[in-house]
Amino acid sequence: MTLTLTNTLTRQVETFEPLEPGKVSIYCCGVTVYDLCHLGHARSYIAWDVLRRYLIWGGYAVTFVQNYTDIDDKILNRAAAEGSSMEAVSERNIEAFMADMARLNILPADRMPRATGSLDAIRALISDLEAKGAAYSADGDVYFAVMKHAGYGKLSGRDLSEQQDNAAGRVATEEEARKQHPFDFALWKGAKPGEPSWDSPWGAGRPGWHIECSAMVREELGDTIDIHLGGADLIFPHHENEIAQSEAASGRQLARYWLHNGMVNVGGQKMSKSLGNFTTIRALLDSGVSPMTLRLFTLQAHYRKPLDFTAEALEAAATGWKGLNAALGLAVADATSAEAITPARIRGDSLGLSPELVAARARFTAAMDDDLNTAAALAVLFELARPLRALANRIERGDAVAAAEVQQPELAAQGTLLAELAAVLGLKPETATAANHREAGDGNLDASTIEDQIEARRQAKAERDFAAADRIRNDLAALGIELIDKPGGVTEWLRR
RNA sequence: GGCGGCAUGGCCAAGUGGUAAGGCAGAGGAUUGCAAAUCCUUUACCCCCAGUUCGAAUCUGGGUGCCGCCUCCA
Repeated sequence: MTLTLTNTLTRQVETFEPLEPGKVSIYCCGVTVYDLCHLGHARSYIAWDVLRRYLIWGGYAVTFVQNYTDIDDKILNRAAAEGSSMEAVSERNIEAFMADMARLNILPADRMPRATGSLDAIRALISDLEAKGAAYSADGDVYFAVMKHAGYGKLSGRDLSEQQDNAAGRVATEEEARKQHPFDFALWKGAKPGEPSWDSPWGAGRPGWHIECSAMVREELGDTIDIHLGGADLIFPHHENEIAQSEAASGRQLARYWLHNGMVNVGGQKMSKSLGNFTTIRALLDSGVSPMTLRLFTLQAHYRKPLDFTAEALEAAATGWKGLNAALGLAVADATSAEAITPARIRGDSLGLSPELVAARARFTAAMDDDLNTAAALAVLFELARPLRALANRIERGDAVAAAEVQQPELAAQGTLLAELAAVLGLKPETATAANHREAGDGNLDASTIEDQIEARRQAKAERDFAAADRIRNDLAALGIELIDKPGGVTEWLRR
């Protein structure tokens, strides 16, 4: 495993080497918990979950920290709108976040600090910046002075001398007037009436947005971390400011590798709250789209590229997943391999794989090593799955020969490898069957009526009165009930 | 205006100098009383123009179209 990654900082693909051999420290920008997460968040966190799983699979000890921004104007607005408190809104959305992530099989971060729990670290960092002359206070606010920090703009490619006038015209607020430079940003905001506030050397107030990440990284992981993650929309100003704060304080590089994921688009436009074109993870999954379908959908594109969300593309992913899932279901009699991702599994030499399977695994790692080319990696899974899937279908049809074939060491090994690689991508088998649909539907026919119809059709078929049999099926279909004949004269049904 | 990115078959999407992965859809075949499901086979010269090269989707220059960031945002 020689992982290469596109580093936003250098705009180049670089070979990944951790600061400390065998260990990787990662900080991932989390969500502002004022609302439910949408597909853009899903895409981002799925991508980083795969990075993390791949590193673990490669034998690294990964420490993954992700924050919750639980102090923010939008949370306050939401609280005001619904007559509750900032805490209540945050708490509710943090729970929702965890539930959504769990459904998508995204591993929980090792530590998830909250802004409200990091005030000491935040105040300490601001004090350091002040002592170094990188910050100044104005009317109860404290700002970071971008002109004092050489290298400001290095992540986003901005040049302060050329950017002067642009930001100015936009919002001529009183806050702008307090700043020495338009790009200066608040480290600490003086308290406003009726808002939550915390004591500080600069008076009561609350932290600015960017400072929490710098403080949390320093507290949880130290001055320099290996990888910093986030959406491409965070490059400027958020990550640029994070770098400025952290590096001004420590004099050391904040993160060696900066990775950014592309946006999810709808009709060619970025999915976002402000445009109102978003679909929440929850709404999508509750509508019957399986979590693994969503996962497959996002992994079929490279993480840095924009991903267009359309019903057609999602449908294609759903069909694709169905096939993969069938093969996976067969493969994981040894269920542990698909549920957990373990570094031991990479030592495939001990698995006694055939040359073909060794080659397949090599193609998978080559793809993943190439800046996490999950689309190419998935192609390997589909190829491994094909024969297993065929076998799964024959077994379902009651083919005794197939049932014996699956015991062959060669096929068993292929199944194990498939399950192992699927786990690296966080794809785990789902057991949804027609039976599940029975529970789900709230149709206009009750189950016993349907069963009666099926029995009537069975008799019609036995009498070779196919016209009558087809009429029954068509009538049921019109009511949203689909019949599927299985081997052995069994007919299953499900609601559409 | 500044910074960055993208343009590959009907759709999604890999491939970044050596003759186009994979998924979906479509077509043909097998199977099925029919249907569904399933299996097999099959479908592209890569936005345009001009260059570099023995050879380019892949490099260079120009053009066209689209997107992101510059304001909260994964």
